[in-house]
Amino acid sequence: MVPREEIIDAAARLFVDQGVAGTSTREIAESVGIRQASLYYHFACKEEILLEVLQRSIRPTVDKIEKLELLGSERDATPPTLLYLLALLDVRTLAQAPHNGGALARLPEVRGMEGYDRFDLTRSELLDAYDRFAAPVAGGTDIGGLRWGALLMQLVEVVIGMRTDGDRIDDLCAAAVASSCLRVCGAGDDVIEAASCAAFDLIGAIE
Amino acid sequence: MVPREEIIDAAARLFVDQGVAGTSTREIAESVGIRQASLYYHFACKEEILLEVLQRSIRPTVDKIEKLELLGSERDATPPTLLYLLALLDVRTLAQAPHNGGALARLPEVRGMEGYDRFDLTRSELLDAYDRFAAPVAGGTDIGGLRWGALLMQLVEVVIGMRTDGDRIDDLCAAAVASSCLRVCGAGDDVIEAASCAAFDLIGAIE
DNA sequence: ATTATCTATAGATCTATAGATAATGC
DNA sequence: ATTATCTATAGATCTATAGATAATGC
Repeated sequence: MVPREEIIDAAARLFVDQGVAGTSTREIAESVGIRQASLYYHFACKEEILLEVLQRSIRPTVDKIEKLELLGSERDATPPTLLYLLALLDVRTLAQAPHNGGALARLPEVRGMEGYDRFDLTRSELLDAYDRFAAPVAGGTDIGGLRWGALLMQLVEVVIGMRTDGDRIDDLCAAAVASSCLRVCGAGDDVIEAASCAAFDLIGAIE
Repeated sequence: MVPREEIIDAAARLFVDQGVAGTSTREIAESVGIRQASLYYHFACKEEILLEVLQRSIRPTVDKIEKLELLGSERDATPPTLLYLLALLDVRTLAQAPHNGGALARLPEVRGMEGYDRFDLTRSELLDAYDRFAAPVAGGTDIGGLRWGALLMQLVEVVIGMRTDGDRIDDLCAAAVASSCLRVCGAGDDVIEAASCAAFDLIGAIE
């Protein structure tokens, strides 16, 4: 692995275990096997390392949104199927993010950070996609000022907690979370079942 | 307000805004109007302040669990009604926790902390209650190794994110979240409607 | 007497920079 | 020549303790 990636990987592990402010640049460096000052050849500052860790927990999902839209317009995937797929891909991304880096996205210290805007923009893209895909499934059902996207992202992020607890995220679990997303939008068992089948048929076209 | 409470309140605000490690004891003290060293008359260490902040985001809910169980055994509240009530009370607790202190419960730096066990025990009580109340609503439906309690707590914690975004949590929103809890367990519109009505009838007996 | 605060500071960090040195590739 | 590392350190913290002083209540 290229040094830059090794640093990001080690930082992810330490940040998630000990917190960002609780992890010194010295720890990151020595975990990689270089000196503390050598980090600054690869990154301008500590926060820049954190931003890279964060990106890895949502970028892969966001990069697949366009392909999902195409499945809707060109291959007649139904709204429930699209939402199911989005949730499924998101669960997988979070499950595969290095050292559960998704756990860092909501940290207070992260939000105040310079350069957070860029990450927040990526996150908003994902939020908007959840909103768009959920709208036709939920119909006009109102949830008291709450956005469907926010509710669904929150739901999917249950896998972050599972990883924190040491649980493995297998396909059965991912499917259960995706189904829960449809169910909370008001989809019935038949719709969920159909969406699930269609999703697993189509998923090969995306990854 | 007694100094101890003032300190906890100021600390909550700062911790949530800047992170725990990103907040110095000096900031907390001066925000209260005393000197940094004077904090140590009220608390043995910084982490002890944090523990108090954390407790305020779940203790009020946990303290009401027993009364909820009684509603089930003595006033024939149905399982969906009990789950609805638990979610509703939990939303309110999180909505009222000083300065959105609930946002701190999942921080990495918090979990490694000495004395975290005590907080985690309280949290487990809540998790178990969600599990118990959800079980009869969900029937035997499996969610791939995931615990119903974990899924529902995650869902309810959407209000933490809302507060972070500056949204107000009114009763309509609380009801929507509680309804979503039932819906994700598989309850139909009729069951949810009945539970909601019963819950708002009974809630006076708890608070 | 007890409770609550203060000043002063020990001791231990931590980040980022400056400038030197080694390794690599043309 | 360029890329990647190193040593050394400036400068700025931060937590917790020691011991003095002020405020409060009997």
